[in-house]
Amino acid sequence: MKRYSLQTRLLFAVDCIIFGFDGQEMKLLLIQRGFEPCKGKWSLVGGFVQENESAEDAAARVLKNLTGLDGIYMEQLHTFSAPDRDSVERTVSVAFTALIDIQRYKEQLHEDFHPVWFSINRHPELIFDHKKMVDLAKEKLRYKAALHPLLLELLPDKFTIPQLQQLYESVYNTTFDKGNFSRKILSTKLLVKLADKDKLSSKKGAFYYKVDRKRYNVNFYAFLNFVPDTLLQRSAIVR
Amino acid sequence: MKRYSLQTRLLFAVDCIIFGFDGQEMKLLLIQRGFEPCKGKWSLVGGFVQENESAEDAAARVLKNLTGLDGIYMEQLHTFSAPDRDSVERTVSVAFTALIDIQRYKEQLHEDFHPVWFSINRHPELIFDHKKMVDLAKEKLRYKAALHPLLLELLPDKFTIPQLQQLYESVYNTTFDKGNFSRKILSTKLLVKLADKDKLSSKKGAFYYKVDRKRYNVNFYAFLNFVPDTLLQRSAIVR
DNA sequence: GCAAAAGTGTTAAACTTACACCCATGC
DNA sequence: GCATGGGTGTAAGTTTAACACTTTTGC
Repeated sequence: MKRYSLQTRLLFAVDCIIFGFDGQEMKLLLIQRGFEPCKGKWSLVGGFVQENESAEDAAARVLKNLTGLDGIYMEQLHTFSAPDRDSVERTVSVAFTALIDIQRYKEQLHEDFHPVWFSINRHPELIFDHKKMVDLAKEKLRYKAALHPLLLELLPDKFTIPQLQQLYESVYNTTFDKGNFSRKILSTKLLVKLADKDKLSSKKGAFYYKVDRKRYNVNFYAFLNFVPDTLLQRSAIVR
Repeated sequence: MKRYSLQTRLLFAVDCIIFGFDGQEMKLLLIQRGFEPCKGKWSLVGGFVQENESAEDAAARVLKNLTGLDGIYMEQLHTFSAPDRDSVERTVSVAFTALIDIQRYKEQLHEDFHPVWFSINRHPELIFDHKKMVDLAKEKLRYKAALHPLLLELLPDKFTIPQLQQLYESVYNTTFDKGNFSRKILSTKLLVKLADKDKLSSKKGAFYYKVDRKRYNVNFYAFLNFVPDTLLQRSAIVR
């Protein structure tokens, strides 16, 4: 039972699995550690939780430092607590998944940060249990994106349906019928058609769309309405 | 960035949201704290993580102590780390959801444990942020049970389709058409029909079924095949 | 004009839903 | 024999999936 005085106290950290999409494929943001141990090895972006912040606060702070961006999509993934996961000292780490619009991302100057985008399928070896974290994040992304529109977080403010399709195809490593894909996405009513077209990737050009943020927030959990939404309150389900 | 020596070290605990089903409605197992602070107040079952165990180990140990049972369905729910969540000393807690067959459960003797099953909808006030944990666990259970057959974990080895339907109806606080419910469950091929009937709740009697454990493990994530299962590898997705 | 990508139309198949109906049995 | 819950049948409505077809425009 709980007896406070006798208990061990541990280090408590956060690590962020940061996904981006460059228009072609999914990317993962990694840094080269600037200090020992494992200096020079590749690692997730992370840091220790400070005295007056929660793990969520710490992860947001780390992301803000790295990207200069606020309001990034972020959710708790899993907590890793194997006694030997950190070779220096026992450390528990809460892993977070973050989705960012790669075009809005600007690398901030920081002596310790040397972040690089890697393809999600070909990245260097990672320290500690960071590969486990990345693998789990990839699984959860695929799972969740099949049910909810969170991949929209990865696109710029203006995007086309074919670009969105390219993103889905990259996440699921498959192809979709463009007609059916477009109708399915549009049927969610989450997108607003804009007046102008992207003419870079075709002669005809594809209309730009933007996310209807209001509907997005309200309908996030109803997206592919797998269950009559009278049953699952759409407001607040599983972070 | 990470500099180990300067960091605060924190207490690290687990708390278990233990769900059971008594044939009528969903229950939640709570204990009355046997020590200060908040002695006598109701609380989730929990404990501190020891030096040589992970949070998962700790949660399994706590459950084993309480119920005498091994191999209980358990999954990480969320980590709670608000700086002021524990009034005594800053403590980070990993919450776990556990599903147990209430009939297999036997209260173990333990000076500190006074566990009681409460209706999931009418339970006493809880200490710290335990209500938040319970609410989140309920949401996630409803979410996940709509997609995967995990409610089977709550039933005894032998059960009838109407009993399973009662369980689903209790979780979603609704009613289902019995014909459609039975066909949908059976279409998963996760159940094996037994030779004998339960005659307690009807004159005709309802056939007993048991879980086909092999199919259950293989098809857990494919259950209500919301996405063509060629897309979501069914083997390992989201704990 | 033609190639290439965007987008629409169409249809068969599959699945869902509601509800009527039959079944087995204890009283 | 009839009330009760278990279980099957069935048809209308909806959704999905495959793919043919039309549109637009740069070259």
